[in-house]
Amino acid sequence: MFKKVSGTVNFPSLEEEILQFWKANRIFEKSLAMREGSPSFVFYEGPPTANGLPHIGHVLARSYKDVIPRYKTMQGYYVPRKAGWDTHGLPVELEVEKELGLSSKRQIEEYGVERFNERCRESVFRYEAEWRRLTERIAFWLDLDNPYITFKDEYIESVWWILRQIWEKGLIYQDYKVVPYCPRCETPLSSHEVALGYQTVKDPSVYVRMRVKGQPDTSFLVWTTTPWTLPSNVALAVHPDVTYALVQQGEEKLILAKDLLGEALTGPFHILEERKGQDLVGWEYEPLFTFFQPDKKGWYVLPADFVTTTEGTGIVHLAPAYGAEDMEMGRRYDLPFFHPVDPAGRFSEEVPPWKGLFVKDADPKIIEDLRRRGLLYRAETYEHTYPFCWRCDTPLLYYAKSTWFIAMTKVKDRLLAANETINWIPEHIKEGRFGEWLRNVVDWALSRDRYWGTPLPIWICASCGHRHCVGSIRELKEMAIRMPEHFELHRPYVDEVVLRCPRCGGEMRRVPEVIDVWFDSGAMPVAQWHYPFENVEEFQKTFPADYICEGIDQTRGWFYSLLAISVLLFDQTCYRNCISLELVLDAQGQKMSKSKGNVIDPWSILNVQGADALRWYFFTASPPGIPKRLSPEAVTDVLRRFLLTLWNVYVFFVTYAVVDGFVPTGDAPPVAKRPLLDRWLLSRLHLLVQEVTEDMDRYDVTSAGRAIERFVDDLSNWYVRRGRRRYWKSENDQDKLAAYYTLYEALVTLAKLLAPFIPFTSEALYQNLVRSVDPLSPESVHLTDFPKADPTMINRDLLEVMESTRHLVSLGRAARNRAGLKVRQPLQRAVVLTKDARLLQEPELLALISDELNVKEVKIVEDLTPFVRYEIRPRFDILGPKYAGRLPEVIAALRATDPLAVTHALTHEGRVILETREGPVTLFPDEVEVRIEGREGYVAESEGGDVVVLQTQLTPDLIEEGMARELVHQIQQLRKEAGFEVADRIRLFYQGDGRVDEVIRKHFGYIAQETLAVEIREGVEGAEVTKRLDVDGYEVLVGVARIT
RNA sequence: GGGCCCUUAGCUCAGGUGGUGAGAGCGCACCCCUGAUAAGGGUGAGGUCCGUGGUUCGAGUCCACGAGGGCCCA
Repeated sequence: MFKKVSGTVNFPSLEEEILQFWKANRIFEKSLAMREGSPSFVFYEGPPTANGLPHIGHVLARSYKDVIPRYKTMQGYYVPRKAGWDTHGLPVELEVEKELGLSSKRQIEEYGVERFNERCRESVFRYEAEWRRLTERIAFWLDLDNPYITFKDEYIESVWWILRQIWEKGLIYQDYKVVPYCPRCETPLSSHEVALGYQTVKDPSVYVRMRVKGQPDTSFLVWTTTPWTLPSNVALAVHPDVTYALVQQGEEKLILAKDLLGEALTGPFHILEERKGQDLVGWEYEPLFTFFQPDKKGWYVLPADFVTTTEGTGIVHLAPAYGAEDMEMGRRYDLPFFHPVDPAGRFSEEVPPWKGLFVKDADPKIIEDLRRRGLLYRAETYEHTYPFCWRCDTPLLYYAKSTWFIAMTKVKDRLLAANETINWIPEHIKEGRFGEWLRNVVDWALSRDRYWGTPLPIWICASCGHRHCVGSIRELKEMAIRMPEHFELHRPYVDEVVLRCPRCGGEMRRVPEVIDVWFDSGAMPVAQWHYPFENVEEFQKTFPADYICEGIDQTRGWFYSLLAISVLLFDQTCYRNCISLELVLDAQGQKMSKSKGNVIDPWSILNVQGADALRWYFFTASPPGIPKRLSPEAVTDVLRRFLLTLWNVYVFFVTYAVVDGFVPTGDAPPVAKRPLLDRWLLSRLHLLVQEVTEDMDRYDVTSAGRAIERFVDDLSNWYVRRGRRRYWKSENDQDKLAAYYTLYEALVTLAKLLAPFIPFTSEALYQNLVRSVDPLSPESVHLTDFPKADPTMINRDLLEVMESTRHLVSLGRAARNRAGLKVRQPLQRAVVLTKDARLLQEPELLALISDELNVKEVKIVEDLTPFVRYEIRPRFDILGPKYAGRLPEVIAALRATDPLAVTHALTHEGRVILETREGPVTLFPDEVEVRIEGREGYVAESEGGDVVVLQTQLTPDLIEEGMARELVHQIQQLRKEAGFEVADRIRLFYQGDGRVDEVIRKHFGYIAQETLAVEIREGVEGAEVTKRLDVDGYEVLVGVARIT
């Protein structure tokens, strides 16, 4: 027997109970064990860093990460879900620095790298408990007890192995390169890290005079937004094909691109001369500063294609130490090189006036200096986007720096080929954002001049300079001359390992760098198994992944590092399907941020609306690639519209099943023998199962969810509404049994369909609907198989004809509304014209229409002429292709003809011939649409070939019937006001004017039946409650008394 | 400056391959129902489909240009 369920449900507390149930009965573990040996479906968890709190965006990602594995498990796959933690890198070091009050690398080294790294190791699991609490609360099933952890020696050893493979392919190299560099962290950043930190800022925008040598009144006008690079200027670049102008302005002459005269110059000027950039090449100019003595020729004009005339002056200043293009020009033309900035971003003693000053802070002083010396033409501020350190928010500098690289440009084609094999959701990511990124791939700046990270396993011989990349701990030990007592694969311990040079026998020492933390996470397909040192089979079985899912910000992060490493190692992708999620925004569409104060705490929703409501919102509000605007109201809306509707149907079913003692353990009536409404619902249900399966197989979670929403709406607002009386009638007949079984099957199937999406509510339904009556059934809905659609149950005819019926009902209601005739007032007749001839075959549908519209009879006719007038409209979709350019003419002819005649001809002859200037044209019935208006005494509504005409005339009998229904309605209200139970029998009293009395006497039986009155008496003596009622303008005093 | 995405009702979103009174839910107004009831249903009002050109007999849909927003890259 089912447990009675309350209509008022508190989802959060329901969810807490179910969490207890899952935990106590180890349901997650069982869901895995059950599928062991079945085909695998591989999911990779992108590792978060647990030194920060999880936010609402993580809830979105974790919901999406969860729904697919749950679905696949129910489809029969074995889906292990190993958790992972990203534990290295700058974010961690930064937290620790803050705690310890350190602010530079020097201070870290004074504090001690050993102690510092120990603190890092401790800090990375600071919020692990909070991550676990949230992960569990939102029902993200993940094996949190056996995670991969990137700081473990086993993990690092695998990473070393990977690096060794890449090294052997000759793809790791060291070079001076201008790299984005964080002066606070004192380390270069990789391009994908740079991509994480662009901000809009105001920088200086200065126009500087560089005086042409020997012509003190003539200057090149040069524009820059980084004045601090000017002391390092060694050359100028112009585009050889651009036209430059020499202009006179006051006493001086200026040279700049002709196209930029208007923007760059202030005040009046006139052009003296024009020439191509090519002609300026070789011109020399006076250095702005004289801080260093060049060893090579500098300060002259060079040609370069990268010069543009979109902003500035068309003349670019070159400082090889501070720009990638500058560096390349410096190499090509052998320019002097001047790099007077220290690792912390401060001017060195080579620039005495600003020594020790952070370069950006020196900008105003440099501008002032130029102004004083008359070299400044203009200085303003300029708003643009500029990269900042993604963790510490310091503006990055572009620096020439010795760095280790992986030559990604050499495998670009392989990256692109691998990308072709990935199914991206949304699809445009493949060729769009990700494809663009890969097409513009640059070499991976791998090394970091930091402490807490995977050490770069490269040792260099002090004697012969030989370099060796170590690929395992064993190899390290074999080659070691000296090992520290305590040993692990971190600094400072590895730094103390000295190796014997295999070439000359000399001593090899490790390079000081650690590697980019993104390499760690990208290595997880291999390193999570400590492959190839262990678990060879596990690795092979779980490579590549079938499914990964993260935020779109990981396009250049984890999505890239995963693909990069797997292409470098195996020349293929390591993930086949990838859902890339857009951001969660606030209700106004603004990005959530602490500074704006618009951050939504996940718990504020989980504790009020619950996890299922939030999950459902995330799945259905918009597709994964479209940003989600989140607000508590929006989640409440989902709760009411979907979850509560579902819950109400469930409560309805259980309530009556308990009253009737229904248990679904006997023989269900054969579907073919069930009433039409049941067969319709089952068709609808199996079609739904089919749709949801197809959608989920395509990873289209949103469409699947929306399809279920539509079904639940139909279930509640059509099937249950239409079928209510079948459950509460007193006979226990076949019809009632069919009703119970059908609704039961629908609810149980829904519980399973919904299990991946809303694991809690579906579990609650399942436990009561299935487990309570069948002890042999699986212990949890999550241990069941996903429903399979039975195509033989899908009767498309029936689905369509029900649609027609509902459409006719809707038209009839619209007609009633327009005529001002409430549904309680019975009408004699509805006349229906429909193209759907199948309707005639189904008396149950006609009965349904008459019931919904409260009419005595529904008459289906082929000719509406007695009831309506016509208007003819052309069907452009059919006539368009047929007549093309002649269409306007045909339409004119149609409009010029009498509609009734056209209708008549179409109905009786099957066509109508119209006269046009170019001769006769024949139209057929399906080429026009007939619009309709009711004649006197009728009201009509029509749409798409369906017409419903209501006869509006009321007879005295109809009016009395209407009054009887009105009376019943009001008596029911009175029963409720009197506090009676729905099943209480009553004695009914009345006393009124003759009109109502008459109605009561006439409709005695009907009124008694509807109000559960066993007796109706004139006079109110003995009534518990009385009330004066107004029934369509007639007064009556009514009383009720409960019979005990 | 470039790339990708977005712009449809007050709000959140649907609108394969172009077909002519543009849809849903929420909100609003009016009405209905009342044995799922601190629920439910119906009807209606509400839209320059971001703009401008173009292709076409016909454009929310295709093309071009432009505007605004978001993300990303220079």
